[in-house]
Amino acid sequence: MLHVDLDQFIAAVEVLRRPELAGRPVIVGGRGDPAERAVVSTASYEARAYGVGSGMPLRLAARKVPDAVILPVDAETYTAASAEVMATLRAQPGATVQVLGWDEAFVGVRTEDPEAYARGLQEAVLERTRLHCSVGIGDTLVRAKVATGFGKPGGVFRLTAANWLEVMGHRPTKDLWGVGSAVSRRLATHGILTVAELAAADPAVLAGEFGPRMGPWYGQLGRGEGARAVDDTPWVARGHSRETTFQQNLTEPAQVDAALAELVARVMEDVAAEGRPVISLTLKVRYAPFLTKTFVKKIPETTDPEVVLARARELAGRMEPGRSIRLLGFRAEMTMPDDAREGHTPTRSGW
DNA sequence: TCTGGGGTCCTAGGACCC
DNA sequence: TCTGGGGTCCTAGGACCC
Repeated sequence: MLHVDLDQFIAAVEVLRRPELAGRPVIVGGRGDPAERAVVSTASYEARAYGVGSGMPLRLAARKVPDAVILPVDAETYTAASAEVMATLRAQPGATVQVLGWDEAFVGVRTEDPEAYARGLQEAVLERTRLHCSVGIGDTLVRAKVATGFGKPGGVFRLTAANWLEVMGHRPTKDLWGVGSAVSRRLATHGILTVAELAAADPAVLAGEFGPRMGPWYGQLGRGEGARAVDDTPWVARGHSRETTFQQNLTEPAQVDAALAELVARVMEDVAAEGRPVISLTLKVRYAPFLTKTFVKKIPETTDPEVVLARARELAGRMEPGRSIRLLGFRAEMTMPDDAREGHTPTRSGW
């Protein structure tokens, strides 16, 4: 199978409608104001050369790149561009497409010459959307996904059982898709630093450290194993959420209640569009400076926003009074169709 | 350098029941 | 009087991804 990843997608879309930005360091994030609390969504390769990357505070990024062009996030435009790209992928002969986000997808296909297929796909995407992409080829989803990183920018790379350890074995476990800094740290306490060491690790040790599901899963990851089939069944959302980081921390109870009501209303718009009842609520609060608490409550099935708001206010009653609040988040979980819950291994959307 | 927003899934521990 | 073991449900928190 193939994994397709658009190169610097958001920055590239912005440059397409502002050609004069080509070759300049472009940073997209928040409302485009580096004085605000926000982070970088995407930086162009020119900006990355200064050490700017996704997730970095916008303020810091602006300081690193004095002559950067800083733009606000325009989700509608990216969604439209993404839809064009995905339509192009689906139009490829024999392609099964599993979308992973705005700018990436798995493409399942049977072909004698995957590299040629990948090149054809890149040309089709470029012709229809003027966007460049990199393609990974693999005999598992994990290997295809990891392979893409070696193809960037604009290239094609193949990772299979034959060259997995040769290419990945000496690299740190954090380079794996699904191993972050916390897990790599815990692995290190068992002397597991590299992908090869993880691949050969004692399953009992992994299960003891990470539990009966995640333990074996990390071992598989080290070997590049896992699902081999691209699944194009439409995604069913488990829930919807909204959160806001306030430019000034909230201190007044009335402010907090108004912010909560606003979040609930926005979430319930999304829920109404799904047409399934709500069964569980989560309230997330970040007290200044950075202490995050979550409060969860199962509720009787309802589609009524008024009922949900009343329940949300009950949850808000659990917050500590008198603390200033930096962030408020609200999530509603919905009932799932019976057939959509089955068969879930620790393979979130597409692993 | 002071850390967004929208998602998913797993694990641990306590409550409760038999 | 003190105490077992298993099962399920719920809540809180952690981790990861784009």
